[in-house]
Amino acid sequence: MGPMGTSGEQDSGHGDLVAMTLDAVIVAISAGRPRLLVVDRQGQRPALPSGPLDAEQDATLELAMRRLIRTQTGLEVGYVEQLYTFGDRDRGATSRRRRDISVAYLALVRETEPALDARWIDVYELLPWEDRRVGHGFEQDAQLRVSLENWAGRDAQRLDRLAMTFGPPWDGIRVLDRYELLYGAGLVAEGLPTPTDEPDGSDGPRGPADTDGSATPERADPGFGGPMALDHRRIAATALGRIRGKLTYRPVVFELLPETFRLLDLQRTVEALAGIELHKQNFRRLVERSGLVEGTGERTTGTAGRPAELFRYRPSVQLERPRPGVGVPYR
Amino acid sequence: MGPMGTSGEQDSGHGDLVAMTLDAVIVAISAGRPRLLVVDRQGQRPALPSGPLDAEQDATLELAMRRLIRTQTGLEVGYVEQLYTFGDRDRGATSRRRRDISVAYLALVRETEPALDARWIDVYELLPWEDRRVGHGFEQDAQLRVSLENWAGRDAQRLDRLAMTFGPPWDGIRVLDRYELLYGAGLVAEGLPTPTDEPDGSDGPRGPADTDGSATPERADPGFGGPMALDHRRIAATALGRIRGKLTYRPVVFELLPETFRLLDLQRTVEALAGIELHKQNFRRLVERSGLVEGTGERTTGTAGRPAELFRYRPSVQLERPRPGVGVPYR
DNA sequence: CGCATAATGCTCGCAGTGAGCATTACAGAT
DNA sequence: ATCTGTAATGCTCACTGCGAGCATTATGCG
Repeated sequence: MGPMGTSGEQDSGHGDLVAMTLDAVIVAISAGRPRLLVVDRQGQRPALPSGPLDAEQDATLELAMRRLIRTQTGLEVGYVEQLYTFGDRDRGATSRRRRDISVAYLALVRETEPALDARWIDVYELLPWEDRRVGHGFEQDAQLRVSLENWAGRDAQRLDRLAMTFGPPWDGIRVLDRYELLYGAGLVAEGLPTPTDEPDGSDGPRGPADTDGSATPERADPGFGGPMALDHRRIAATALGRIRGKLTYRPVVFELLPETFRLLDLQRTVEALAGIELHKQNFRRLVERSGLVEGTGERTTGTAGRPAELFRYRPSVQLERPRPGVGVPYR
Repeated sequence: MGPMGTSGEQDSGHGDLVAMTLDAVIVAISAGRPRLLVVDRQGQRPALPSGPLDAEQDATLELAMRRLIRTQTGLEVGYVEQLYTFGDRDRGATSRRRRDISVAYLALVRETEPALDARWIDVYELLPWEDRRVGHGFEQDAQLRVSLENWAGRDAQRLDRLAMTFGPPWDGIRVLDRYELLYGAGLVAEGLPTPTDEPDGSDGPRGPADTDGSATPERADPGFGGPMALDHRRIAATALGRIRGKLTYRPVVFELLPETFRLLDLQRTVEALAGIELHKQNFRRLVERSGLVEGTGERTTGTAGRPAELFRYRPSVQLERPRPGVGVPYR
């Protein structure tokens, strides 16, 4: 309402018009694995729910995203967070002079039945190397290592980059770094043009770099995770990294759990996201002392083993401690 | 080169065309204070360097950003990182059906002479309450508290939100939360429409919420920081929060320091960003044992006090430790 | 009733961290 | 030559948090 100061003349020179797409990474946990909601469009690779921004309809990007999710998947999501904006030339591939910018969002939901024409896929089917839990997909790791060492050869820079991203020590957060390395190395197939050399930027999602140019998507070993449409797998990698980071300082896990849960459920959920296994007793100690949860009086029954107490999230923890979250050790 | 899969037909339906702007938050430290590069456009409020995306010219958003910075400020920045994408309806105020989307980037540079028609301003002039160092701007804090308590009244929700954002304990990271609370409370003046009630979203930058509607920008106390054009102060707040967070797990401080420096310089820089003071001996211990730096043999001379050894950043720390950064205690 | 499966309790040992005390080394003023 | 102010450095001590295990308890089932 207030009369705006000089509006819309800040360099209103040309300013190419661009197409804005919203992409949704919707994550849930089921059967101890993180899942991602994808849609299949006539014979194409699985894609994230996405659509154009309707500027007239929605006052904010977040509202537009919620509506998009509702429309395409039937889901009413609670937690939503902006992830990243992707705008490289090689991604949209619409026309020459128009750019396809995508703003990706992350949404967390409780397990639900597959909605509309969407379906859940295992996040670690896309990024198998991210699951370091024994017996979960860690098996082909050796194979991956070989391919990576092959790629690096004696190149000091490559070896350093390899060491930084794939450890040791393993840093669960660096999902995107690892994906981009693999992409640049031509080890993951994607519906995008061949990676080419680029003046290396810095942190954050960006185009592939550091490649000898001989890599082709065809060379990618299908064992290294399933491809998605466009750069959606990159977006998924960004999302997983973000979740893992946020886990440790914000109570986001509870968005994925039912109202009440056993501490073991909480642990399994964290493990699924972090991709590592945790020491049970220490995890309990940590969680119980953190004030993140409070016991309901109830106990489970019918399951194997000694009955467990049911807990619930305790929101007021946010008033007591800065950055309340479940600590995931990096090492 | 590889034949593209089905390109550009993903929902190419309508998809409003939107104007894409790039905004740059360029930060440096000088005289123990974080500074921000702004440009003054004919009698308007100070603004971030910004401009339209030239889709034809630049292959990636990051490259476009670098060029924009070069053009507008003459600076060649090193570290650049995408910050957030702002797209609320009330921000651009260009026309009714076209949306002005802004992708904001954060850049870190070493202290430089003011370039072209840009100038440095003190970040804590924009966000005075963020500087908790004694004798740095913390003085008017009492006044702010009063205004905030006034705003909250007996409203439990408001009191909770106040407690969560302004502590105790103080969480340096929550810069944006605090700004948004103040904005919603009508305590900071801005070149934007009056805050109105909105269905509350969740985390992350978004439109103001939680207001009784009686707030007007006019009510804002000019003592609570200087305004900027459009939503640029919000963007600056986002940037400060991001820097503070990243500080603790990535070696970003060194982007702001000269090649060699005393440990005290490092400490002052961290303190300037974190807005708090640190225990000197413990800080040294922490930094020296972290492997983040290595001593050059040289020592300072000419300054007051005992000569200090000069240190330099040690990049290989990234090969040894996950998330290398300077730990800033929250409390 | 014995076994398998979990939930819970508890203990050690060590590595970080918060707070200080004490000492050393220069530049400048007296 | 001394004294004073300002920093750089060394070192201690108490405490807390966390990694790893050992031990015990409580149910469902065959």
